[in-house]
Amino acid sequence: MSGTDLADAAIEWFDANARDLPWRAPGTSAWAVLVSEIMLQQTPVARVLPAYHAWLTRWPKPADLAVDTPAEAIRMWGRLGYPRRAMRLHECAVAIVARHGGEVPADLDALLALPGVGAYTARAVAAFAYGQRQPVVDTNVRRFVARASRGKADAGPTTTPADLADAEALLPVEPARAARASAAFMELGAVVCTARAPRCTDCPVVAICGWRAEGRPTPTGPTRRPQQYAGTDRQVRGLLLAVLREARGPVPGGQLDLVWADAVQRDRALRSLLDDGLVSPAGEGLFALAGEAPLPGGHR
DNA sequence: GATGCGTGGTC
DNA sequence: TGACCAAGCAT
Repeated sequence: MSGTDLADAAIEWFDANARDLPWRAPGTSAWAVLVSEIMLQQTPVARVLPAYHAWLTRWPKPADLAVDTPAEAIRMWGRLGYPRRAMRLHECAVAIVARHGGEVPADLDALLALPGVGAYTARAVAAFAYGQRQPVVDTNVRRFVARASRGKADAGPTTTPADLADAEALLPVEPARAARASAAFMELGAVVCTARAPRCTDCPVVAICGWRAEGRPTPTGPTRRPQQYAGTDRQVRGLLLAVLREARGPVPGGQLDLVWADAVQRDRALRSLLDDGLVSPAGEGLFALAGEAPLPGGHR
Protein backbone atom coordinates (compact mmCIF):
# COMPACT_ATOMS: atom_id res chain seq x y z
CA MET A 1 0.00 0.00 0.00
CA SER A 2 1.29 3.43 -0.81
CA GLY A 3 0.72 6.55 1.23
CA THR A 4 -1.22 8.20 -1.53
CA ASP A 5 -3.83 5.44 -1.33
CA LEU A 6 -4.74 6.79 2.08
CA ALA A 7 -4.69 10.35 0.80
CA ASP A 8 -6.76 9.55 -2.28
CA ALA A 9 -9.42 7.73 -0.26
CA ALA A 10 -9.45 10.44 2.39
CA ILE A 11 -9.83 13.23 -0.15
CA GLU A 12 -12.62 11.47 -2.00
CA TRP A 13 -14.47 11.02 1.27
CA PHE A 14 -13.75 14.61 2.32
CA ASP A 15 -15.14 15.99 -0.94
CA ALA A 16 -18.47 14.30 -0.20
CA ASN A 17 -18.63 14.49 3.61
CA ALA A 18 -16.73 17.49 4.92
CA ARG A 19 -18.54 19.70 7.39
CA ASP A 20 -19.40 23.10 5.98
CA LEU A 21 -17.14 25.21 8.19
CA PRO A 22 -16.75 28.91 7.39
CA TRP A 23 -12.95 28.98 7.46
CA ARG A 24 -12.94 26.36 4.70
CA ALA A 25 -14.94 28.47 2.27
CA PRO A 26 -13.06 29.40 -0.91
CA GLY A 27 -11.58 32.87 -0.67
CA THR A 28 -11.22 32.83 3.11
CA SER A 29 -8.44 35.27 3.99
CA ALA A 30 -5.23 34.11 5.63
CA TRP A 31 -6.11 36.30 8.59
CA ALA A 32 -9.43 34.50 8.98
CA VAL A 33 -7.67 31.15 8.75
CA LEU A 34 -5.19 32.26 11.40
CA VAL A 35 -7.98 33.46 13.69
CA SER A 36 -9.83 30.16 13.28
CA GLU A 37 -6.73 28.09 13.98
CA ILE A 38 -5.87 29.97 17.15
CA MET A 39 -9.45 29.72 18.39
CA LEU A 40 -9.57 26.01 17.61
CA GLN A 41 -6.53 25.25 19.78
CA GLN A 42 -8.10 23.05 22.45
CA THR A 43 -11.58 24.49 21.88
CA PRO A 44 -14.40 22.59 20.14
CA VAL A 45 -15.71 23.76 16.77
CA ALA A 46 -19.22 24.42 18.05
CA ARG A 47 -18.00 26.96 20.56
CA VAL A 48 -15.61 28.61 18.12
CA LEU A 49 -18.18 29.33 15.41
CA PRO A 50 -19.95 32.36 16.97
CA ALA A 51 -16.72 33.82 18.31
CA TYR A 52 -15.08 33.48 14.90
CA HIS A 53 -17.86 35.41 13.17
CA ALA A 54 -17.94 38.13 15.82
CA TRP A 55 -14.17 38.55 15.79
CA LEU A 56 -13.87 38.91 12.02
CA THR A 57 -16.86 41.20 11.78
CA ARG A 58 -15.18 43.55 14.21
CA TRP A 59 -11.61 43.09 12.97
CA PRO A 60 -11.69 42.00 9.29
CA LYS A 61 -7.96 42.63 8.86
CA PRO A 62 -4.92 42.49 11.15
CA ALA A 63 -4.59 46.28 11.02
CA ASP A 64 -8.10 46.66 12.45
CA LEU A 65 -7.17 44.67 15.53
CA ALA A 66 -3.70 46.13 15.86
CA VAL A 67 -5.05 49.61 16.57
CA ASP A 68 -7.48 48.35 19.20
CA THR A 69 -6.51 47.45 22.76
CA PRO A 70 -5.54 44.02 24.07
CA ALA A 71 -8.37 44.50 26.57
CA GLU A 72 -10.93 44.53 23.78
CA ALA A 73 -9.42 41.38 22.31
CA ILE A 74 -9.59 39.64 25.69
CA ARG A 75 -13.16 40.82 26.14
CA MET A 76 -14.19 39.67 22.66
CA TRP A 77 -12.62 36.30 23.39
CA GLY A 78 -15.46 35.72 25.81
CA ARG A 79 -15.48 32.28 27.36
CA LEU A 80 -13.49 30.38 24.77
CA GLY A 81 -10.89 29.57 27.41
CA TYR A 82 -7.13 30.03 27.51
CA PRO A 83 -7.43 33.83 27.17
CA ARG A 84 -3.70 34.17 26.60
CA ARG A 85 -4.61 33.19 23.05
CA ALA A 86 -6.58 36.44 22.69
CA MET A 87 -3.59 38.45 23.79
CA ARG A 88 -1.31 36.53 21.45
CA LEU A 89 -3.69 37.07 18.56
CA HIS A 90 -3.56 40.78 19.29
CA GLU A 91 0.23 40.58 19.38
CA CYS A 92 0.08 38.73 16.07
CA ALA A 93 -1.92 41.57 14.53
CA VAL A 94 0.61 44.13 15.74
CA ALA A 95 3.53 42.05 14.46
CA ILE A 96 1.86 41.43 11.09
CA VAL A 97 1.40 45.16 10.61
CA ALA A 98 4.90 45.97 11.81
CA ARG A 99 6.81 43.24 10.02
CA HIS A 100 4.66 42.17 7.08
CA GLY A 101 2.80 45.24 5.85
CA GLY A 102 -0.47 44.08 7.35
CA GLU A 103 -0.59 40.80 5.41
CA VAL A 104 -0.32 37.43 7.14
CA PRO A 105 3.01 36.03 5.95
CA ALA A 106 3.11 32.92 3.79
CA ASP A 107 6.65 31.93 4.75
CA LEU A 108 6.72 29.13 7.31
CA ASP A 109 9.52 30.61 9.39
CA ALA A 110 7.82 34.00 9.44
CA LEU A 111 4.63 32.31 10.62
CA LEU A 112 6.49 30.36 13.31
CA ALA A 113 7.94 33.64 14.58
CA LEU A 114 4.47 35.02 15.35
CA PRO A 115 3.31 34.91 18.99
CA GLY A 116 1.23 31.87 19.84
CA VAL A 117 1.89 30.26 16.47
CA GLY A 118 3.57 26.88 16.76
CA ALA A 119 4.34 23.94 14.52
CA TYR A 120 0.71 23.07 13.92
CA THR A 121 -0.78 26.52 13.41
CA ALA A 122 2.02 27.77 11.16
CA ARG A 123 1.64 24.83 8.81
CA ALA A 124 -2.14 25.01 8.91
CA VAL A 125 -1.99 28.60 7.66
CA ALA A 126 0.67 27.78 5.08
CA ALA A 127 -1.39 24.88 3.74
CA PHE A 128 -4.99 26.01 4.12
CA ALA A 129 -4.56 29.72 3.37
CA TYR A 130 -1.67 29.58 0.92
CA GLY A 131 -1.99 26.11 -0.60
CA GLN A 132 1.51 24.99 0.33
CA ARG A 133 2.56 21.38 0.70
CA GLN A 134 3.17 21.15 4.46
CA PRO A 135 2.46 18.36 6.93
CA VAL A 136 -0.34 19.75 9.08
CA VAL A 137 -0.22 17.63 12.19
CA ASP A 138 -2.65 18.06 15.03
CA THR A 139 -3.94 15.49 17.49
CA ASN A 140 -6.49 14.21 14.96
CA VAL A 141 -3.92 13.70 12.22
CA ARG A 142 -1.49 12.08 14.64
CA ARG A 143 -4.12 9.61 15.74
CA PHE A 144 -5.30 8.88 12.19
CA VAL A 145 -1.79 8.38 10.86
CA ALA A 146 -0.71 6.29 13.85
CA ARG A 147 -3.65 3.99 13.34
CA ALA A 148 -4.23 3.82 9.60
CA SER A 149 -0.65 4.04 8.40
CA ARG A 150 1.29 2.47 11.26
CA GLY A 151 -1.24 0.08 12.79
CA LYS A 152 -0.71 1.49 16.24
CA ALA A 153 -3.38 1.93 18.89
CA ASP A 154 -2.80 5.63 19.27
CA ALA A 155 -0.34 8.46 18.83
CA GLY A 156 2.10 9.59 21.46
CA PRO A 157 1.25 12.36 23.89
CA THR A 158 3.14 15.09 22.06
CA THR A 159 3.93 15.96 18.45
CA THR A 160 7.39 14.88 17.40
CA PRO A 161 9.44 15.52 14.26
CA ALA A 162 8.77 11.89 13.36
CA ASP A 163 5.04 12.65 13.37
CA LEU A 164 5.63 15.41 10.83
CA ALA A 165 7.71 13.10 8.66
CA ASP A 166 5.10 10.35 8.84
CA ALA A 167 2.36 12.74 7.81
CA GLU A 168 4.38 14.32 5.03
CA ALA A 169 5.10 10.90 3.55
CA LEU A 170 1.37 10.46 3.00
CA LEU A 171 0.86 13.74 1.16
CA PRO A 172 0.32 13.89 -2.60
CA VAL A 173 3.01 15.74 -4.53
CA GLU A 174 0.81 18.49 -5.86
CA PRO A 175 0.63 21.25 -3.20
CA ALA A 176 -3.07 22.10 -3.37
CA ARG A 177 -3.97 18.44 -3.24
CA ALA A 178 -1.58 17.90 -0.34
CA ALA A 179 -3.34 20.66 1.59
CA ARG A 180 -6.68 19.00 0.87
CA ALA A 181 -5.30 15.67 2.10
CA SER A 182 -4.30 17.31 5.38
CA ALA A 183 -7.78 18.76 5.79
CA ALA A 184 -9.22 15.33 5.02
CA PHE A 185 -6.99 13.60 7.60
CA MET A 186 -8.01 16.14 10.22
CA GLU A 187 -11.67 15.71 9.43
CA LEU A 188 -11.42 11.93 9.53
CA GLY A 189 -9.69 12.08 12.89
CA ALA A 190 -12.27 14.50 14.22
CA VAL A 191 -15.47 12.76 13.15
CA VAL A 192 -14.66 9.13 12.21
CA CYS A 193 -11.32 7.97 13.62
CA THR A 194 -12.12 9.41 17.03
CA ALA A 195 -10.26 8.73 20.24
CA ARG A 196 -13.00 6.95 22.13
CA ALA A 197 -15.41 5.24 19.74
CA PRO A 198 -14.04 5.09 16.19
CA ARG A 199 -16.72 4.65 13.57
CA CYS A 200 -14.84 2.22 11.37
CA THR A 201 -17.99 1.26 9.49
CA ASP A 202 -18.12 4.80 8.12
CA CYS A 203 -14.42 5.02 7.36
CA PRO A 204 -13.27 5.35 3.75
CA VAL A 205 -9.87 3.77 4.43
CA VAL A 206 -11.02 0.79 6.49
CA ALA A 207 -9.92 -1.60 3.77
CA ILE A 208 -6.31 -0.41 3.99
CA CYS A 209 -6.20 0.54 7.68
CA GLY A 210 -3.26 -0.87 9.62
CA TRP A 211 -5.02 -0.57 12.94
CA ARG A 212 -7.98 -2.54 11.62
CA ALA A 213 -5.58 -5.15 10.21
CA GLU A 214 -4.00 -5.51 13.66
CA GLY A 215 -7.37 -6.17 15.27
CA ARG A 216 -7.84 -2.65 16.63
CA PRO A 217 -5.39 -2.95 19.55
CA THR A 218 -6.13 -0.76 22.55
CA PRO A 219 -3.56 1.70 23.91
CA THR A 220 -1.26 0.28 26.54
CA GLY A 221 1.21 2.96 27.58
CA PRO A 222 0.77 5.49 30.37
CA THR A 223 -1.80 8.16 29.65
CA ARG A 224 -1.53 11.76 30.60
CA ARG A 225 -3.28 12.44 33.88
CA PRO A 226 -6.46 14.38 33.19
CA GLN A 227 -6.15 18.00 34.13
CA GLN A 228 -7.73 19.11 37.35
CA TYR A 229 -9.73 22.29 37.34
CA ALA A 230 -11.89 22.73 40.42
CA GLY A 231 -9.90 24.47 43.12
CA THR A 232 -6.89 25.19 40.95
CA ASP A 233 -5.22 28.50 40.23
CA ARG A 234 -6.66 28.15 36.76
CA GLN A 235 -10.17 28.30 38.08
CA VAL A 236 -9.32 31.34 40.19
CA ARG A 237 -7.72 33.06 37.20
CA GLY A 238 -10.88 32.37 35.24
CA LEU A 239 -13.05 33.90 37.96
CA LEU A 240 -10.87 36.99 38.27
CA LEU A 241 -10.73 37.52 34.53
CA ALA A 242 -14.49 37.09 34.21
CA VAL A 243 -15.00 40.03 36.58
CA LEU A 244 -12.58 42.22 34.64
CA ARG A 245 -14.06 41.15 31.30
CA GLU A 246 -17.55 42.10 32.32
CA ALA A 247 -16.56 45.41 33.88
CA ARG A 248 -16.41 48.47 31.66
CA GLY A 249 -13.12 49.64 33.06
CA PRO A 250 -10.76 49.32 36.03
CA VAL A 251 -12.07 47.38 39.02
CA PRO A 252 -11.12 47.90 42.68
CA GLY A 253 -9.05 45.10 44.13
CA GLY A 254 -11.70 44.67 46.80
CA GLN A 255 -14.19 43.58 44.17
CA LEU A 256 -11.77 40.93 42.94
CA ASP A 257 -11.39 39.69 46.52
CA LEU A 258 -15.00 38.50 46.42
CA VAL A 259 -14.43 35.77 43.82
CA TRP A 260 -12.28 33.50 46.00
CA ALA A 261 -12.00 33.17 49.74
CA ASP A 262 -8.41 31.94 49.98
CA ALA A 263 -6.38 35.16 49.86
CA VAL A 264 -3.07 33.40 49.27
CA GLN A 265 -4.32 31.55 46.24
CA ARG A 266 -6.26 34.56 45.01
CA ASP A 267 -3.19 36.78 45.16
CA ARG A 268 -1.11 34.15 43.44
CA ALA A 269 -3.66 33.90 40.63
CA LEU A 270 -3.87 37.67 40.22
CA ARG A 271 -0.10 37.95 40.20
CA SER A 272 0.12 35.32 37.48
CA LEU A 273 -2.41 37.23 35.39
CA LEU A 274 -0.27 40.34 35.83
CA ASP A 275 2.86 38.36 34.90
CA ASP A 276 1.13 37.04 31.79
CA GLY A 277 0.20 40.56 30.75
CA LEU A 278 -3.50 39.82 30.72
CA VAL A 279 -4.16 42.25 33.56
CA SER A 280 -2.55 45.58 34.44
CA PRO A 281 -2.54 47.63 37.62
CA ALA A 282 -4.61 50.77 37.04
CA GLY A 283 -3.49 52.78 40.07
CA GLU A 284 -5.19 53.42 43.41
CA GLY A 285 -5.70 49.70 44.04
CA LEU A 286 -7.47 49.24 40.72
CA PHE A 287 -6.95 46.50 38.16
CA ALA A 288 -7.99 46.28 34.52
CA LEU A 289 -7.60 44.15 31.42
CA ALA A 290 -4.32 44.88 29.67
CA GLY A 291 -4.33 48.16 27.82
CA GLU A 292 -7.78 49.08 29.06
CA ALA A 293 -8.58 52.70 28.41
CA PRO A 294 -9.52 54.54 31.62
CA LEU A 295 -13.16 55.46 31.95
CA PRO A 296 -13.89 59.06 31.02
CA GLY A 297 -14.17 61.09 34.19
CA GLY A 298 -12.36 58.56 36.33
CA HIS A 299 -13.52 55.44 38.08
CA ARG A 300 -15.95 56.97 40.56
C1' DG B 1 9.70 16.21 28.26
C1' DA B 2 6.44 17.39 31.75
C1' DT B 3 3.46 21.18 33.21
C1' DG B 4 0.41 25.00 33.31
C1' DC B 5 -2.98 27.16 30.97
C1' DG B 6 -10.17 27.77 30.59
C1' DT B 7 -14.37 26.30 29.63
C1' DG B 8 -18.32 23.64 28.78
C1' DG B 9 -20.07 19.38 26.77
C1' DT B 10 -20.48 14.29 26.86
C1' DC B 11 -21.54 9.55 28.46
C1' DT C 1 -21.76 12.11 38.08
C1' DG C 2 -17.37 12.95 37.62
C1' DA C 3 -13.79 11.55 34.58
C1' DC C 4 -12.62 12.64 30.23
C1' DC C 5 -12.34 15.29 26.38
C1' DA C 6 -11.69 19.45 22.43
C1' DA C 7 -7.79 21.70 15.46
C1' DG C 8 -1.66 23.55 20.97
C1' DC C 9 1.75 26.68 22.75
C1' DA C 10 5.33 28.29 25.80
C1' DT C 11 8.45 27.38 29.28
